[in-house]
Amino acid sequence: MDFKEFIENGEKLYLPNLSVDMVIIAFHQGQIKCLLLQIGDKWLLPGGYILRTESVEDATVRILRERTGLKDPHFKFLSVFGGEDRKFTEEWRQFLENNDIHFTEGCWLNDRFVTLAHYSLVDFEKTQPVLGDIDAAFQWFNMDDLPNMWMDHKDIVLTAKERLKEDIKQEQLTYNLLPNEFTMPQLHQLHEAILGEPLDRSRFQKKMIASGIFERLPKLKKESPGRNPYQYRVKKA
Amino acid sequence: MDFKEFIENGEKLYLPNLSVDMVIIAFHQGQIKCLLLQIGDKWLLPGGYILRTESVEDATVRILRERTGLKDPHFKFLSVFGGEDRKFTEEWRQFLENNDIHFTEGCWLNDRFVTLAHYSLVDFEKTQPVLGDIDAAFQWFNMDDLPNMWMDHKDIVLTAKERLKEDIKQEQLTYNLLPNEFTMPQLHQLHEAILGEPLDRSRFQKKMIASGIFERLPKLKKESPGRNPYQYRVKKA
DNA sequence: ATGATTTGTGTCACTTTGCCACAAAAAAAA
DNA sequence: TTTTTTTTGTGGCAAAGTGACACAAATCAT
Repeated sequence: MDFKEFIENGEKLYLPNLSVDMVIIAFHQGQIKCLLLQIGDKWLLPGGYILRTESVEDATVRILRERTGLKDPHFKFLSVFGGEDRKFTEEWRQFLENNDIHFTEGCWLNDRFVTLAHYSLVDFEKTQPVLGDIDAAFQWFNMDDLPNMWMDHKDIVLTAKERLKEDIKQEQLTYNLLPNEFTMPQLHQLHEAILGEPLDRSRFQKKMIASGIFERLPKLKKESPGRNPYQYRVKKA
Repeated sequence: MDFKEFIENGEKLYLPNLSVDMVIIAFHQGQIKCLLLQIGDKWLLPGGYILRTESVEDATVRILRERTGLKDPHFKFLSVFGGEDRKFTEEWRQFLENNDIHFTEGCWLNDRFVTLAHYSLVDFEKTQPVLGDIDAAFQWFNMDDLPNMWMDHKDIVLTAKERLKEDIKQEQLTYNLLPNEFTMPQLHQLHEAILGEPLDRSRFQKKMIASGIFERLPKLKKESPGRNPYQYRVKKA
């Protein structure tokens, strides 16, 4: 289905006025990044719509897979964004004009949308972003340094950033951001990056090991200076 | 607007395929209860739809006010329920037949609905439930002893029950379930009822006082046996 | 008065947290 | 080769927090 058909017939396939947006988060070079797509001169979150024949959860997984190529991606519900004026009329108009596509005022995409925002933690190395039909580019942006974005999409990213801070105090989910095998210093740096503050190395290590969800691999890994760290991986049931 | 007009013209006023459901929770006689409405011989959560001209949050407050008469009710987002088969066709058919209302197969209410579930903590004494046009009755049900309910509404209530357990460990929000002025034993019993397990009285009291959000009122309150407890209220900014 | 009941608060061992130190390992420098 | 520098693993200890219990104070019933 090309974009023109999508504009014309999308409302038969998808639930109207409802979208799913994804804050796809990765860890690279010591920084927390999120994946954005470019349409026109602005950036927006990867997202999509819910087929009338699929559940919200299925739609979320489908959208994630389409964009990241990952088979079984991590994701978690973030929040509803449901302002009464949440329309993208101006954004669509600009894009359609620039691409010589006929602009229909009453198009379903021009209506108000309530979005179900999710966030997803992915392994930077394993993620191969895929462009949609109309996306000009993708790029990983530092979460502290976001570009011009559509409407409230920046708010959504910032909400995800705050949410992640809360969540990692409770659950162990950050390993989704690392390769299968990782070291404690890596995990430590990751947590510091998420929380934006220094964490005591000693206690961090003890706490992680005490959590019991990781198993130490006897292997060591060789690198530059210093002592070689152990590697760990998540215990399998 | 009567119900017939609501069936026929509702889709012009409201966002389609999207609803708001409320788990309205109160504390009465030592037990956690939630407010349900009766339609036909089954029970369901108070809920409603989102006007095209109002935000999701405004819709939530409006629905809560309509049902409870409270000016400024507490509420919190709970979860999205978005299964692909989430339709109330059978439930509506039964109700409409029993009430001699013409049944339209293609009615917007018969379509699939994604619901945005919220929960609300209210003061039992201050809450004056109001019946909707089509509700046969309302009743406070013990959260552990729910009647036959529409579709997944029981799941929603149970999700709220679990969520409340998590939330009170983090934030102080249970005072919404008590009168403005309350005693520590009352708050203690409330927490025990929510968590379903005994809590040490001494530590509970210290912790609550240490949280700093309550102020002790010098007054005492007289009752049956035992020593008279202090009263507390939430500190005002 | 006496006793039962309820409420407020103290104690004390135990655990968790925050902070620092130091030893072990490995590359880099001398 | 020896020394220095960098990084990682682990231990210790005071301070704060937690859990379980004890006991005193206040009030009603007898």
